[in-house]
Amino acid sequence: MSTKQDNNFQTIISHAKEYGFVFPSSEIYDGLSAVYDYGPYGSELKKNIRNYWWKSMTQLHDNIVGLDAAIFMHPTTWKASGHVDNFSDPMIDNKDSKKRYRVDHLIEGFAEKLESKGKKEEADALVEEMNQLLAKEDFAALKTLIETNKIGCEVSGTCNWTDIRQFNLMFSTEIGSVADATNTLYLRPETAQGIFVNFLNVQKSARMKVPFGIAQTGKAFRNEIVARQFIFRMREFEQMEMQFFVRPGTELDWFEKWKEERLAWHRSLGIAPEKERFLPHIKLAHYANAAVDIEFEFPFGFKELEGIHSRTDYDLRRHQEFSGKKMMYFDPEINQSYIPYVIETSIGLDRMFLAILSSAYEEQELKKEDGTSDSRTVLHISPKISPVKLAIFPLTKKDGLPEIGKELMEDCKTAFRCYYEEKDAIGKRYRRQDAIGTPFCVTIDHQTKEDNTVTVRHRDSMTQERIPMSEVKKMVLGAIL
RNA sequence: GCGGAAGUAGCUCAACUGGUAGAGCGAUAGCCUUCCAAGCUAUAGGUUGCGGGUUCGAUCCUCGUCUUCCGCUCCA
Repeated sequence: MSTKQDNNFQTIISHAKEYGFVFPSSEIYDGLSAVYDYGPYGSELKKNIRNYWWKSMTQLHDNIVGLDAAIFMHPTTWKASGHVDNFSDPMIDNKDSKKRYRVDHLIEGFAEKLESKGKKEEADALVEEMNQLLAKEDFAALKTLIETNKIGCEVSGTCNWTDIRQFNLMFSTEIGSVADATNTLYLRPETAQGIFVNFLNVQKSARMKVPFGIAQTGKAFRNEIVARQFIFRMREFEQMEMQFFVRPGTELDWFEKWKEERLAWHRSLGIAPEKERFLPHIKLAHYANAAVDIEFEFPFGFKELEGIHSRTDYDLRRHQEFSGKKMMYFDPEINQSYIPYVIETSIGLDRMFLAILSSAYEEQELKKEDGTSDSRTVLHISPKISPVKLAIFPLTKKDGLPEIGKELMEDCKTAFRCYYEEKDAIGKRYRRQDAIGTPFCVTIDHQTKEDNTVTVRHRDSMTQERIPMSEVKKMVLGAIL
């Protein structure tokens, strides 16, 4: 069963490459692991998903405004957010069992054993020494600490360890012309902090009143230890995040509201209900008091697509501490100042892209009238986000049909993405559009010259209908809005 | 990072397992003018992942390396 799923996944990856959706990055140089580029149709689809999200957040909610914060941020941002401490875990491997451990977990686990044996003082001293060495990032001494205490692997029982290596999940770079340690910057590992540090700017400049939200889309970067599964887990990826600021005490109501609203958004793009599910977090992150994932059934199983977290006032409070600036909001209704609580909705644009692609992909077997069978590959992408909305085909290259087609093209292309094609048999042209998910094809034939009607061919049903050429634009606009 | 498998045209594969690489599909141009792929003609496209070795000669044997896939491992 899993083999079949894997094959299906490989097929989708191949299809994505062959039809210009997703290419491996730097492919002529053998590629760059866990980085991908979006091709002609992929970049259209990705932009369409992003725009659809953006519109649903900002245009359709009076109380949500947008932000486009920079990828570079002041280094203290990441100390305040906890990323510097929580995302640079020293790791060590046991050479015999091949098991990998976080160094702090390994030593703390050993300390707990000591404590249960009644050697509490010894355990405390060990942890204390570990913390000092961790702070100094003295990995050689940490390894020595493990070896002198004969801390073994639980699986192999041996003390045969590799050197300690740091797995920093943030990418760093330098700013300025002088190479100096104080000029080290990180590429943001999430977009959310750009929203938090701009909380007061946005609230004041756009005259927002709690409850209100700030939406942002943008690139984020994480140095994943193992990055695989196509565009599901990439080192450079794009997030679509919205932080919703609420009065403390009301956050769980808002959490429920956003859960439902986000699920409805997924439905509106045609994702089948059985392909998605909520997964509540049992073990909550240090900053959250409620959290749920929307999981999508990718070809390799149910995986996180979107996260909805009640983040309390953790982030704003931390930024208040580190910056010394008040992150307070005065609420006239209750005549009080407070640090707002935050409900976060965070969805991976690339993951949504993959969810759309994998739920849209279908290979159909068709029975023809003469009894022979036929097949087609079709992407059932919602017209709202499909890369191309309308394909225009003159039935033949002669008799003035191309001229009529080009006229229609000129009329429609300012409103939405169109594709004109006069080469090959009509059926072949339909199939090519099916493969990239174009919802509508219109064909201009000889009858068009007489009564100005065209044939509309629908992608999913493959049915055809005859409508006035003057209605084509209106029909497509009706389907994509 | 460890273990296993695989890299030949854009794709799917072939080349009597040592004798200097072919086909189908696809693409492009033209013919045909036909409302659901696979009609005709022509053209383009490969230092066989890369680098060494053995050999008169390597897609094939050998070593290294890179990449991808599968499994394990890690994952706020």
